Amino acid sequence: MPEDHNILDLLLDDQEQVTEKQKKILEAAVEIFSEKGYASTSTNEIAKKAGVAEGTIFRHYKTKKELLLSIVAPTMTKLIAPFIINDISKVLNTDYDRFEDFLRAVIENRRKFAKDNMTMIKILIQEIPFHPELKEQFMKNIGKKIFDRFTIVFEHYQAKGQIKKMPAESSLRLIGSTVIGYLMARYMIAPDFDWDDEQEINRMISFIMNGINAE
Amino acid sequence: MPEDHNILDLLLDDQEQVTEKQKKILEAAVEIFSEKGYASTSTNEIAKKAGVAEGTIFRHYKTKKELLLSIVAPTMTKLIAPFIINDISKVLNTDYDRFEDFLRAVIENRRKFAKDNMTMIKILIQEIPFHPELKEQFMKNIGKKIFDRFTIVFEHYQAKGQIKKMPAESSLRLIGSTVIGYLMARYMIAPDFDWDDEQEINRMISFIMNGINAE
Amino acid sequence: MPEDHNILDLLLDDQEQVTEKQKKILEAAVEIFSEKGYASTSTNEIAKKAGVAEGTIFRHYKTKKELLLSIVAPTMTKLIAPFIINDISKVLNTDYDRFEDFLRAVIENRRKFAKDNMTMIKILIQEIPFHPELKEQFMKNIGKKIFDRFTIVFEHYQAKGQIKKMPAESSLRLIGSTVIGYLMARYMIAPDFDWDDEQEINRMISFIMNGINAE
Amino acid sequence: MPEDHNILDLLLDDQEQVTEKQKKILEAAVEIFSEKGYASTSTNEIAKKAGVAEGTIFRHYKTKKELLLSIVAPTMTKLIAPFIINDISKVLNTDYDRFEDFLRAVIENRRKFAKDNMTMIKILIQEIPFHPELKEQFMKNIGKKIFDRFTIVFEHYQAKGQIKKMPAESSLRLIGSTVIGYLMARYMIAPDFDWDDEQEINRMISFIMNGINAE
DNA sequence: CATGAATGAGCCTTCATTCAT
DNA sequence: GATGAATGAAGGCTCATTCAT
Repeated sequence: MPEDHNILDLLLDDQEQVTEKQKKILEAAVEIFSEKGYASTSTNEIAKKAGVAEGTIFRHYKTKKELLLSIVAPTMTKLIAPFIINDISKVLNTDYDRFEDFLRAVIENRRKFAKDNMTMIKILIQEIPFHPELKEQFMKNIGKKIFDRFTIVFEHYQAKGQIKKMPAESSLRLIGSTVIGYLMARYMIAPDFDWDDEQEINRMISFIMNGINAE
Repeated sequence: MPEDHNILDLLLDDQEQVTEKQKKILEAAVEIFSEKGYASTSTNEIAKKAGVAEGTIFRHYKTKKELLLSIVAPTMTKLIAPFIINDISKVLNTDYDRFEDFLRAVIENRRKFAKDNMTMIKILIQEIPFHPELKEQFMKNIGKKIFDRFTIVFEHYQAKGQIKKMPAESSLRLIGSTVIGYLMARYMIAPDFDWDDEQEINRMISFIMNGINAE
Repeated sequence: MPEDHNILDLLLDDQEQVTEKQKKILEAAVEIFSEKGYASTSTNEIAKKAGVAEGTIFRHYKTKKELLLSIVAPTMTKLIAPFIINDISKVLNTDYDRFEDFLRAVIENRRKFAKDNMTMIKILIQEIPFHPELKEQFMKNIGKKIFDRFTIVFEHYQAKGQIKKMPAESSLRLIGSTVIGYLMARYMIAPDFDWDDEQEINRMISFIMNGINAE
Repeated sequence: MPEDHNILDLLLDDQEQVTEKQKKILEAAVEIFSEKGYASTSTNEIAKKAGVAEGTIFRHYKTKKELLLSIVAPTMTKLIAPFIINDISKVLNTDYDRFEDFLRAVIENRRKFAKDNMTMIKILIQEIPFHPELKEQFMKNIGKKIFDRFTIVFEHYQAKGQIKKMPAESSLRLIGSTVIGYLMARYMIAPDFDWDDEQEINRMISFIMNGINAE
């Protein structure tokens, strides 16, 4: 499973030509969007923080919205990156004997991602409801893909007798809620609280494992 | 535990004098705010949808923001209403022998609330991050109150030997995530999906009860 | 020569029916107009200060401008009241042997008027340039009348050999400037300065008398 | 004593960068402010008269008020420019043997200034009462400075035995009123009247000289 | 006669976007 | 490629005036 740190860096590698200025623009945009929201951020403000002329923004991004999308779309992709490894069942056979091990690996992996990219995830969460294209892309690409992969994994471990029968929708939702709830509390709502991550994650995994194996 | 339906109605009862026009303004604002977000909604648009002159909005609410707050503040209050019954331990002794029964009652109660007030809850969630006063009020009034009540309840049932020891923070987060995750999936993300609520709730309660009683 | 104190009172006597409310409105309007200027004063503000409903203002005065005129027009009239006594030459023969006595009487009379009505005079001065009707009325009624009367008076004392020959325009302007300059300094620009009125007036009269009698 | 013609030109020279558009805006603003008053002038109107977009005004002046101040503040400075020559007593010794000569020079100088800048002076006079910062700046900078210089001058000629003893406040007020009265009549109240400036100024100087030397 | 809710035109200001330099 | 002056539509808000009660 690949290590990905701050998306902004990856994001800049993806595109062929990235001026120093363009990088400054993206950094400024990410920071202000996350702080005040897309609609309440002016391009003038971004330009100032980035140290470029307002016109320069529009040389790189046709519209303000395109700037937003250039941030949000890659974030969405990276968000599910670990779930779209092609031959996931092989991974499972090879690396993780038990569902619990798999779960722990995924949680740790996404925790790192969340930690490194919280500002961009915030923007993603805030803006999805207001941009139908984003919503649709999210539902179709992200939601569906995760669901499909998860189903394979889930059935894999059910076949192994490690998990009781339950519809994938429900189990995914229950597990997803628990993990996402933790990550949001940890990195969005109360990042300054004194967290004992190891213990919390153990507790969470135990909660999930027992929860889905209720008799 | 009180029945509360659509807040908008209660909201209108709270204030002594509520013109027909004012009601129209509130309804229109709630709908458009929830659809496009506060910052992207123009007062002109609200006025048109409400069928009043733009000036009329400002006769009732000094600023656009005051209009937002007049919607969001009561929503916050009603959101936690069931948790601020004064003598909650009595309620527990009298009404709910088992933690599971209590949990089921709370879930059902908040599910009704969520169902009736999803538009306003959406606005609340969207706007809290961008309005420090709201954030603070939420943290202090809502967060703290719920946590305190929950701790009493939790220790009540722990004393009865029904629940294993676990810090209230963690258990509240785990239970909260699960329930909120369900309500958001149910009424925000996929309200049109064909839900079997009874089964999902049973599954969720079983998930939680087993989860927190892991040995 | 008649004694007239605060115009507002006279103003109210002139009109047949003056409600208590109407008086309140006028008082409020005078105060705020003088403080912030006509254009920057809102009828809402006047209504609040007067303790009446905004509609009440428009019951008594068709428009905001009519309210202004109802204040300014009488002020203009009273301002020149002492100069339109019909048989002024009789007055002169009877009451004032010397031009200096006449001058002193006029100064003292207008000083009292200025003292009692400075707020309204301020409004008059401020608004005249922006309302052609006022300007015209001022020029025609006030300016002309004063000039005519002054000419009679001036020639009266010239005939008596008390004053040297000089065009009435010039002498009126020189005397008028001196007196008005004093009254404005005294009651508008530096009313809080510690004035010795008697001495200043003596000095001014001496200045004028010597000035116009230059050889 | 320096020659200064229309302030607007000087005003534009003062600032390094003055777009053609900015000049148009200033010209338009000066004209309309003077005609209708600051409060009754809309930025839209200024923009139209200047032939620019309304937004352009706010690119150069953050607010409408800043536009006003950018006109009024320099006017105030230029208004007293001739009085703040550093070594004024030298000027007196060198250039003007008699007070009368000095007086005549000042009058002529300020007459030219008034003639060239009457619109801006009008605005200054109209707006000072309603903007406390202006009032204060006027009192402190302008009023005080003129008074101080005048006192020096006055005492200079008193020492020479050309003028009788009189408090500087009074004499300045008497002389100032006379001169200002003339300039206002000449250029504000009745500019279209057929003035014989030479004669009027002679008359005025004779009026003042005799007035202050009353025995 | 008095009220004050309602109006809608108009105000100052902001903002994404364009384009000549 | 980068700039920033210029644009003009749109935004939030104010205000004189009307009118049903």
